[in-house]
Amino acid sequence: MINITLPDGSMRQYEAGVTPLDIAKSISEGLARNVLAAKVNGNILELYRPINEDATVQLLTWNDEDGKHTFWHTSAHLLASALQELYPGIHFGIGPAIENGFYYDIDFGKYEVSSDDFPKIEKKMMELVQAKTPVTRREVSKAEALKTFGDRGEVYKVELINDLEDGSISFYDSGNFTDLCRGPHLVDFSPIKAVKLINLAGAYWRGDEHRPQLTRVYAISFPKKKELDEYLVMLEEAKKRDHRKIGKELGLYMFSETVGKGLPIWLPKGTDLRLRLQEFLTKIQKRYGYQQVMTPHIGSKCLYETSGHWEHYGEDSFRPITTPEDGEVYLLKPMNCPHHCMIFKNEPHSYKDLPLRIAEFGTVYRYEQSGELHGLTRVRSFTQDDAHIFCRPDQVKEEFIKVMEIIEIIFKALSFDNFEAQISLRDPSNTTKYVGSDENWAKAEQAIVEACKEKNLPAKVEYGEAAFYGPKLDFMVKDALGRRWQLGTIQVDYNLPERFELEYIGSDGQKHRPVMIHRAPFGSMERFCAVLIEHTAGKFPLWLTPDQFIILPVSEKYVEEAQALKIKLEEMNLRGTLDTRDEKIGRKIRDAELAKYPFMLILGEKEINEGTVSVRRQGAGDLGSMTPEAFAAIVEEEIKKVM
RNA sequence: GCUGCAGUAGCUCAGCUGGUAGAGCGCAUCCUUGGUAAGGAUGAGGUCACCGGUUCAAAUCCGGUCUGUAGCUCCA
Repeated sequence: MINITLPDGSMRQYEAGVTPLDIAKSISEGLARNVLAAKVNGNILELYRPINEDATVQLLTWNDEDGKHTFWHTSAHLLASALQELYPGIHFGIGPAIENGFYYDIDFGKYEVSSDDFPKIEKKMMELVQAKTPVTRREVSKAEALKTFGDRGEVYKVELINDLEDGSISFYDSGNFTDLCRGPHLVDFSPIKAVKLINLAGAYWRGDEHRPQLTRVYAISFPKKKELDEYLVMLEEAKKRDHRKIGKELGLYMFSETVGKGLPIWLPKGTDLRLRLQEFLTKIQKRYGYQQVMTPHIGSKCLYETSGHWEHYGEDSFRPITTPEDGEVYLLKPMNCPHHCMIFKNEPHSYKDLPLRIAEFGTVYRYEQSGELHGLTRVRSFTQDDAHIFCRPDQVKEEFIKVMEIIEIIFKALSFDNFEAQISLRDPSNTTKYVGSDENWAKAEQAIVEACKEKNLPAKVEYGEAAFYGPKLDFMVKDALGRRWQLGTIQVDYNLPERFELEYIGSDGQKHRPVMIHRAPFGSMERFCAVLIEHTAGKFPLWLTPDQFIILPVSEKYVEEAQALKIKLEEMNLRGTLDTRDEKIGRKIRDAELAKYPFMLILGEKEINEGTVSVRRQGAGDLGSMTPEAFAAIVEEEIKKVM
């Protein structure tokens, strides 16, 4: 008998050779039906693999990331099997599971395949599912593996096998399809109840643009048809919320070929939104002791040689700017930190002055490959809500906590209720590639971990993910559709204080080196606005939205009164606009609904006589008539909830 | 940057195998003066991204450029 320990800590006894499927059956029928694979002593294995000694076993279902992964990996084999039947003679690259589904890289050779063929492929896949084709594993020698794939002209597989060690090679068979694969897999295809091919894309063999380009077939699969339908609805919804579409519709920003690619231009409404965000953060920062500065958009090349950015990024940056007469060399500012270091250096500092918190909405310019550009999220010119905190090593934790508080306030005001954090620490097994003393690293890493604990922030610790100059804490938010976005970041830096020889005088009268903390709660205004648009679908919170109301006079006769009302509301610190078009009220309402004005104020004869307005909420409908004061109170009330 | 796909009116798009352009929305003018998601009429608006080629003839076919877009190890 052997002892099997389950995730809840309970232990059960089984005959040696028991399989994970047996274990599932012994627990419950339902579990046996839903189990996909098992994690045995940390290794994910098939359900039919016998367990011969004491082990910790976790049964994996669709609800486990690893279970999903196995499900999709097997689905990739299913896709390949179907493709092989439909297009004999094609060659296979790799076919892994990914975050949302899976793909297979295929060399289709003479075949022309397009998305028109998707239904045919999906149908073939479901046929193989219905045949309950088993997926079986066998171990093979390297020579045998090379022969099998060599004979078939599978050049990509042969290349992969050549990189593998003899004795660790396994094949998986499913019907007529055999794949080189580490596994693990489902027992057979039958749990796969719904498949959907998503798109085709070119992908270089092994990501190398000098090697052949294969066709990557992206797909996703589910254990229930209903889940596929939900997923497809979510994709549709995501498309509708695309910030590039909504940004255009709401007139927030534009791009111009003539101005240059990746260079966003903020239109009046977008500028209004962005300035309001900036004002909001500025106010909080003031409360937290930040001082605002402004620095030029270019800086002497020497500045970036000192900072090390020239050496690191010079080749991948915009080319330097030179003066016509003296040949001086300047660079477009890729970061604000060097400028801020010079501000610190501008005068001597006592330990009593620290921390010094220097903030700037600093526009920076970075050369991104043209293929990397994407709406507002990946651009060549963007504005960071940047700040640098110069502090003593013993102040790091306190400063972290304060920055975390700022981030919390922001997320709350913008209804990002779902967020998590990642702590990036250095790789403990290789500390040589980092700058800064071991003592300072230990102090800062501990400070971050403790700060998260104190703030009750669920944070995932990743070793080896730190920058070479210091550990960091990144914030990820989940938007309304459950998509994850990385926004704010707090980073400790030992490098720049060293390079710029920053100093303060300690209580001992000696010179000491300050620690620098970089932080940007929004990340960049561009990226943040993009995420905000997708999160809210363009229906911004009331405190932020460019126009809180639109006044809709029932007929042109009441325009004058409408204008008076607008002024009155503006005097009450509300902002909005007025629709004076010669249109019927139904039409004005429809247009205002589509333009996402939070409140529509309808003004006709009745309201004018009563001294009221008829209030309509976007997406919710008529709220009835009330005085302008009562309306202002509603707005104020709603804003107060998040601020 | 590389590869695929795309670029037609301010916007969204139609235009089959070549015969020099169309719709809806928007805009302008006029009629209509209206109660909670589209009132009506008339009109203006296009070097079919740009450059070159094939052709009697190019939005349409070919080549190049520009811009947009999807993807470019998440490792058998």
